[in-house]
Amino acid sequence: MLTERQKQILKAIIEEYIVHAEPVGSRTISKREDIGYSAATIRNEMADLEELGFVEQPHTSAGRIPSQMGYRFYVDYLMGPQRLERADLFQVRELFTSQMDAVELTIQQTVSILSRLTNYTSIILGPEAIHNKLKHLQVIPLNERSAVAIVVSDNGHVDQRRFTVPDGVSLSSIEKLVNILNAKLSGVPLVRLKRNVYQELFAELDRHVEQYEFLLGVIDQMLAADTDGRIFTSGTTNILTQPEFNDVTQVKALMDLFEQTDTVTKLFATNDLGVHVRIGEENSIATVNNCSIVTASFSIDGRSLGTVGVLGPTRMDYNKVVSLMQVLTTDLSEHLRHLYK
Amino acid sequence: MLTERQKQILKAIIEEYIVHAEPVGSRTISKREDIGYSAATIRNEMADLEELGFVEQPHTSAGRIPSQMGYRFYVDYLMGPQRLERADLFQVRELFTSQMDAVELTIQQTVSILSRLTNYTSIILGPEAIHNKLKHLQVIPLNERSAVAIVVSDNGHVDQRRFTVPDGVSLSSIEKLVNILNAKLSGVPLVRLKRNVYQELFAELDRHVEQYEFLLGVIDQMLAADTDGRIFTSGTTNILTQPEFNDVTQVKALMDLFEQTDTVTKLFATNDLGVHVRIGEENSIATVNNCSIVTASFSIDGRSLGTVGVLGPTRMDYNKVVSLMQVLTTDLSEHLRHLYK
DNA sequence: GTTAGCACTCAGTGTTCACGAGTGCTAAAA
DNA sequence: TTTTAGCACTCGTGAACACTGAGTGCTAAC
Repeated sequence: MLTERQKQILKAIIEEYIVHAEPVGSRTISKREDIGYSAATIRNEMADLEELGFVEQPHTSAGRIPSQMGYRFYVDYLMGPQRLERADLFQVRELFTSQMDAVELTIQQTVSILSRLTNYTSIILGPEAIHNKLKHLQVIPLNERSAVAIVVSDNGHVDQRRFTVPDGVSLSSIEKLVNILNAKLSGVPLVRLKRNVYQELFAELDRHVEQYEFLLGVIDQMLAADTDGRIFTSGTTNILTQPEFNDVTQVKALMDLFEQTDTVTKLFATNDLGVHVRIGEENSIATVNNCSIVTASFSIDGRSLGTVGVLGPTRMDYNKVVSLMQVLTTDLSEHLRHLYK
Repeated sequence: MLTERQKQILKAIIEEYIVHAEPVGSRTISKREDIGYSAATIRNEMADLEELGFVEQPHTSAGRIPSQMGYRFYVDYLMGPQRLERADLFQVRELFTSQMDAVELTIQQTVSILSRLTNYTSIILGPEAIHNKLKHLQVIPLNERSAVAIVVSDNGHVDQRRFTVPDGVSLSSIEKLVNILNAKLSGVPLVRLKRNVYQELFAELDRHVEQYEFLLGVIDQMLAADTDGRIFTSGTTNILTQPEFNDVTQVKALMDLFEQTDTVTKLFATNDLGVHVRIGEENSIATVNNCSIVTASFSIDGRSLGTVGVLGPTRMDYNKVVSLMQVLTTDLSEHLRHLYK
């Protein structure tokens, strides 16, 4: 186990490195107000910390930089009491006291304020529309051959999809079908829509099977497209200001990663409540092995609705990010609870 | 005026530079099959071309690179007969023969194939939903306090917006209002919606002014948000592969530019039919002074619907891009004509 | 009018060198 | 026994310098 002094020094090294992004020397540490030891003493302790694997030396005669293990220890045990700057907290509170009707808008604003306050790239997954309940289903004909299907869910989310009416199916019969479905399926969770459509239709309309198959396909595609479009990002270019991303090829890899929705989902998804920090190689994807990802899910009544995430260099201001995320997910959950009513 | 040989040499210089991105020397040119002169001759002609301003020398003992004026001359007079690679043409044709119902999907696929085939960043503005006509207006109540307004236009585009019902306004009265509007305003272009709402309401419902003001606000916001969301991009990171963008700060400036919708609109908007090329400083915005932008609008019956654009380095494969754009806008216009019917 | 030859220029590369930040170790001080 | 001062050593950084080679401009010959 580390001695108190070692912890103190490790904490100082990490905090210096987070700010300046350069190897930290013994003199720098000894000059800090909270450290009362000479450079030589620090050097001895640093050598020990290196042997234990908490810090690394890029080359002989350079200062130390925290290792992945060092960051992990810092996040788990050393990080001070998490407190937000008054100004930051004010901005968050202001955001959520303002009137935001639409769920999408709320999310977009949240992710935007998160990236602005952290200067890292931020992302929100969800909330998953699939948990919503059907409020209204409607088909609006555009001409003889095509129409638009619209699904409104109880939280006000609207999905829509244009489709071409297949030969042999009249628009009026589709409308009749939709009316029946509306009457029967209002309040059904979207995820169960498919199964319930089956049940209702077999009971009531078994002679129109071909039409129902077709409409089902349209609805399916609509809901499938919806899970894709549920990623909100902001400040993607913020990582470019970090000195560790001077290399254009690395930047490109990262940017491209953000365009692959499935990878992003895999990278950020969590279901646990509370804030999670994944440092460097703890991330499964090689492109972000020199990045850290902080995630936290937001929820209503203990049920996770989606995930808020921040991506930055391993040298991330963990304290700030973690405390910001705590406040933000709490407030966001609360705000959404009002919207969902 | 340039002699035939000078034109031939200028063309060769530009085509070499487009491929290799490095100053072109006299020897390189003289070794080309289509040039039958020695390096010394080329050198003399190059000196003349430089004096005339068509090429530049980064430093005394380097080869020549085309100047902005050189590119302009190339685009206007030298670029050979535009012909697409068979494989590229095939991909475009295949895209448009496939069934694509939704306008949005068509546009997204088009912009995506454009960036894939050119390896530059591509963008599509429009089509402007504001020209569409109202097909159906609907308000779906979610609970006592909030509802979703949905506007469906004749091309199948759906706008939607959630709103909170103000105190003193009952949902049922809103519904009544919407029914009247639907009956009266179907087929009215969205851009005229506001004015016509006034007329209809004053004629029929002048006692419910406060409700109408409110709903009008919702519709207005909806249509306003719509003009923002009409930018489709693809391959934003493609510029990162170009050697002239090794500088991270430049990349960031460009990326950030793409997130400002109004700037992007200003940069790419054209109403003229036909392909336009803006080279380097011909672009109004300083960030893209070392880029070229090729735009072309797509249209139905001579009326411009929107703009397709490609952004790349001034050293762009103009021939390929221009010919691709010609084919693409023609096919896109045709396809949209079918969709709008 | 065209080309071969030659002197000249200059970015890029590699080498050397001095500098300084930082270390590890030893011995003295507390 | 713990802490600190001192000193030799390491190694990255940046400046100075020479060398190389691609490319030019000019002149004279074809």
